[in-house]
Amino acid sequence: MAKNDVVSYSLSTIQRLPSYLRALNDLASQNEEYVTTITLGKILNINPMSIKKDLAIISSKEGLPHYGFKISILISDIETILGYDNTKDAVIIGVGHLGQALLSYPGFTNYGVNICLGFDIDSNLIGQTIHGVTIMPLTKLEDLIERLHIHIAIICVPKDAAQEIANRLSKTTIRAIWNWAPINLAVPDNIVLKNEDIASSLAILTSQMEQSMKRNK
Amino acid sequence: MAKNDVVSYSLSTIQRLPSYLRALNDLASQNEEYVTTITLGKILNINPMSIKKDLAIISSKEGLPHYGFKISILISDIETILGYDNTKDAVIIGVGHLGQALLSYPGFTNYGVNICLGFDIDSNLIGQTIHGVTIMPLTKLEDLIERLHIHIAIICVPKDAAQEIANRLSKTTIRAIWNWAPINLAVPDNIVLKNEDIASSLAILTSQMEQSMKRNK
DNA sequence: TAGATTGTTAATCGATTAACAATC
DNA sequence: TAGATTGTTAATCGATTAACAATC
Repeated sequence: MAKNDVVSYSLSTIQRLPSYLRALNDLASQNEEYVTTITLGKILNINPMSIKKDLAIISSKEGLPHYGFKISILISDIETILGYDNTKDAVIIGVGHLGQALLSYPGFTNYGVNICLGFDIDSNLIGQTIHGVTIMPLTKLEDLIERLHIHIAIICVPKDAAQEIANRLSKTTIRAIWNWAPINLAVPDNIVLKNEDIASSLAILTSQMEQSMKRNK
Repeated sequence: MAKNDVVSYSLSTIQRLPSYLRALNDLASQNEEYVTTITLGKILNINPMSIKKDLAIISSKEGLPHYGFKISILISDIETILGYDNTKDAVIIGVGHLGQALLSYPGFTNYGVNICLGFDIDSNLIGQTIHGVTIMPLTKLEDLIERLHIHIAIICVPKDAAQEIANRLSKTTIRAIWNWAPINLAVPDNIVLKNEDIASSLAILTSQMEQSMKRNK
């Protein structure tokens, strides 16, 4: 696919890109130069056909029959799509265990997001710098978001505080909310909401486990 | 659908059940008795048609035209499916910020999972009890899992330690691994692996945000 | 009763998988 | 060269959405 074409990729494809990127970086660090869809499929436990389809869409250069795709090119293509070269600022609200775990996550920036400020009500946290991010008092939430023109917010506050925070965020420049609190938030239509639903993942895991144990019995 | 029928539900349906459960519990606490698929759809931002389909499959009692479904019945049906009455034990490996965040998650048990032990290498943590869960030294991993016959493991160790832990788990009674480390684990076929891929969620969020901002411009 | 919502069947949509000629 | 893997088109599969008669 020609570079600079304006395309939008399907969500299923986008969802897979980060894991491709990880596998490709691993391979690159082992000094591999080319990779086939079959090899990637084995590493990632994905049907190679899907990978073929994805790479056909995202790769700026065709693969070579018999050899596969050039790893360095794929890496730079994926980084471009994920916004590596167009990092977006974000804030995180609630810097308890979960918030701090996210702050320590390696490579948000590799995926196009830079957490530039944290907010909390805990006076022990306010003013501290955690993993390079300064924690501000929650009272300054709207003011700072507006002044810095932030579009992305990550909610890591306790469940009972989450809706209130979402309401406040809705009145600012925030356009996307990543919600880690176990609650169904209500937000206006112009805001994109992604719930990180722990319970949902868990339900899938246990149900798949039961299926698998039935099969192997 | 008649109770006691042995059915397996699609993963898409199972994925939605926890959010239904949350919404239903909220409604119940507001003393609502019945709910329609349309109302649920509004709360959850899901097309009511999907909910109709899901409820048709999971509800033990038909809905009433004009009134909807009895909330108390739906709650108990979902809890049954998610294993509320058949709780499975799990262990968590790595009790740093992320591990502690998960331990503080309200209502694992509501979704059929009981974290009964934690493991870590940090001697400051070992012996402690966090949110009711005792932290054991990593050296006892295999021994305790085997003796307690645990099937589910949650990996919250740093990325460089994760594969090694997965290897050790693979030789025990563990049958399902929920991996929170940002790495593509390799596990044997008989183990169900669910990666909680933070980068993947993030990629979806930012891409949806950009789509939405393009539309509303 | 009238109207809203159900259950259910059919239509649509999109994603995954299969097939195969082209080619390094 | 022969064989493996690509690009691409077609087939399959499953999930979502639409339609509508039945009914509280």
